[in-house]
Amino acid sequence: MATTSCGKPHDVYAAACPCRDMLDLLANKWSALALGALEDGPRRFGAIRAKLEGVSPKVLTATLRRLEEHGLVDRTVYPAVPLHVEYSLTPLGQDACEPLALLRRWVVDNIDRFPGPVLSDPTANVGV
Amino acid sequence: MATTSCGKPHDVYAAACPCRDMLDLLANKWSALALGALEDGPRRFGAIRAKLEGVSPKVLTATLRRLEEHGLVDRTVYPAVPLHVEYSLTPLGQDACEPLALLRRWVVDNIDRFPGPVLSDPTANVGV
DNA sequence: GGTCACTGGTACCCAAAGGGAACTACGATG
DNA sequence: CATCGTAGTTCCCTTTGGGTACCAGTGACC
Repeated sequence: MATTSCGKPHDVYAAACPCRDMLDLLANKWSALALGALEDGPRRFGAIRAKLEGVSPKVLTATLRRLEEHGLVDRTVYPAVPLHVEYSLTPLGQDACEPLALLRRWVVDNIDRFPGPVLSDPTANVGV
Repeated sequence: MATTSCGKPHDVYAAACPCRDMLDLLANKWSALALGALEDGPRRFGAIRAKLEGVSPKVLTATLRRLEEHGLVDRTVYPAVPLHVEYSLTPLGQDACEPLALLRRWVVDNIDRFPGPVLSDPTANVGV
């Protein structure tokens, strides 16, 4: 198992292992969110952008392109009237969603355990 | 569940939710690796540095400090002779390791399914 | 026919982070 | 006195992230 292209066991801790690049790709805020946004089926650029509150179009484009390059998402263009571009998960992308979904869930479930003052943005605050 | 400090359900997709910051912290290559390096018990700076091949001391310091600030790791200084600093996981950090370990494992287990040419660094290559 | 909006971006620019090499402080050791 | 090992820090440069503005193509609207 896992002793292919670099001739030795894959290891995310090895600098030269392609794993490192993959981890860098997946262990990324926008990637984790973007892949999650596609879990429920294909979505259009604008819809993803809306879901990922606060993402700039440039960053979203870059993120999606990177995911596409690495075979995690498919980009389908429907040359219809006001142009229609759909992003969807590849099978590989779907599989990658599992650990990422767990990570997102863990964050949501455990956020309250974190030392608060640093994290809680005073503007986005308590219903007091 | 999860409707505390910001008065509404936590959501990593919400720009203002503290979850976003936490995800940004955890969904990061060096954080994921550093936390993993501490899974088996406390380690010293030099040991972590050695495990995380290719990390520069500056980046490692920044990463560990950030994790410490957020209550994921503890930093203990033993003012012994050639100075001795140990990093260890807090209970929260230990819990955070689980989803991150799954992510690291997923990468290692699935790296071969990725479109290769893009990923395989020509320098770090096959035993040909 | 000119203008508007809607979609899915790109171009430009700046700030922040990443990353490498060198240097510091501390005392022990030779 | 010079050197070593530890745990960083400092400087500098390159890369990346991120925001704003703007563009193209088309149909609808006035």
